[in-house]
Amino acid sequence: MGKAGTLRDYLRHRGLKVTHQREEIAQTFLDSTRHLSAEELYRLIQKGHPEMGLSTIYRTLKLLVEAGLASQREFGDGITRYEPVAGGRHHDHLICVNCGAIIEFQNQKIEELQKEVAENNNFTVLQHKLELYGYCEKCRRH
Amino acid sequence: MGKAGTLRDYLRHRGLKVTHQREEIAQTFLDSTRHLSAEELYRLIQKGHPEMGLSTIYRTLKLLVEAGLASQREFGDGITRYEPVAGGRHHDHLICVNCGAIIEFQNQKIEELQKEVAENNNFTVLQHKLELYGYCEKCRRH
DNA sequence: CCAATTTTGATTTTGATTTTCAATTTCAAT
DNA sequence: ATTGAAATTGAAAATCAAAATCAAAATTGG
Repeated sequence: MGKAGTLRDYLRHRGLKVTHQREEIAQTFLDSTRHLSAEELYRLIQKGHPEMGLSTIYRTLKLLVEAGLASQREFGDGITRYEPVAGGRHHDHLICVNCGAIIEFQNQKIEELQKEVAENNNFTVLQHKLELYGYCEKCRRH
Repeated sequence: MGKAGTLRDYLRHRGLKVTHQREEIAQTFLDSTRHLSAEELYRLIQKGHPEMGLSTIYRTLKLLVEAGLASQREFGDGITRYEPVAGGRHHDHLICVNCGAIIEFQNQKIEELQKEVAENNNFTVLQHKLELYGYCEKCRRH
């Protein structure tokens, strides 16, 4: 509930309307496993709400990003994926170029060094993406 | 010459043909300033070669990536950009979400920590991307 | 409940990238 | 140099995710 509530807050704050669709999309998205494309979320939601339009998914995902509840990613296959911003818990990705596996990791020291770099450049960081591409444990056999 | 020569080597190695177009595209691309989109490179090349087709630009950029001479980037505006891989000199990016400015930086410590992370996950890194999004010096006035 | 405003969803459109295909070019073997 | 098989080119058409349209429906403050 906490999360869906946050979207509600954002909508009210901006004078936008709280609709069933937005609530349902936020709910499903925030409770989901990570890295969903608009299309994937659409299919997921259609199980319970066959009348839901794909446009609304796109629109609501954009709202979730604006509200800071989702982050948008492009992993290079031409499809934009979204991932819930889990209560500030940031993480980065190892991406297997062979099997497509996505492994998450977290490293505090790297985060700190990033802040340092930003400061040295008089840059205010809002968000960052760190992605390591290569072969995962299974695919290491060239 | 050195760089265009390398594409030639790659083509021969793969049994592909060395064409005027490929030579010209590689030349112009590798000598260019950074972060070119296919369209931008197209316009650039058309000045001297009005007959060059856009498809060929796309195809050759793909070859350059395969040959390890270009790296492909998506900064979130829906346009794929390519950048010459300058003799192994790696760098990352600060991207201003307001004015679109792209500032390059380099940090050896971060690189090392990335290697560490990869090792801990039994992951072989081929390539990585680190992008910090936010406000540049000029755009810091919210 | 009402009216003003926003949102929805079906559909169309956009725009970057890819594919198709006939004509041309490359290149290894003559 | 010439040949011919195989690859490449450019123009046009196809793709496909994402954005825009717009009439009908839903939301919300009064």
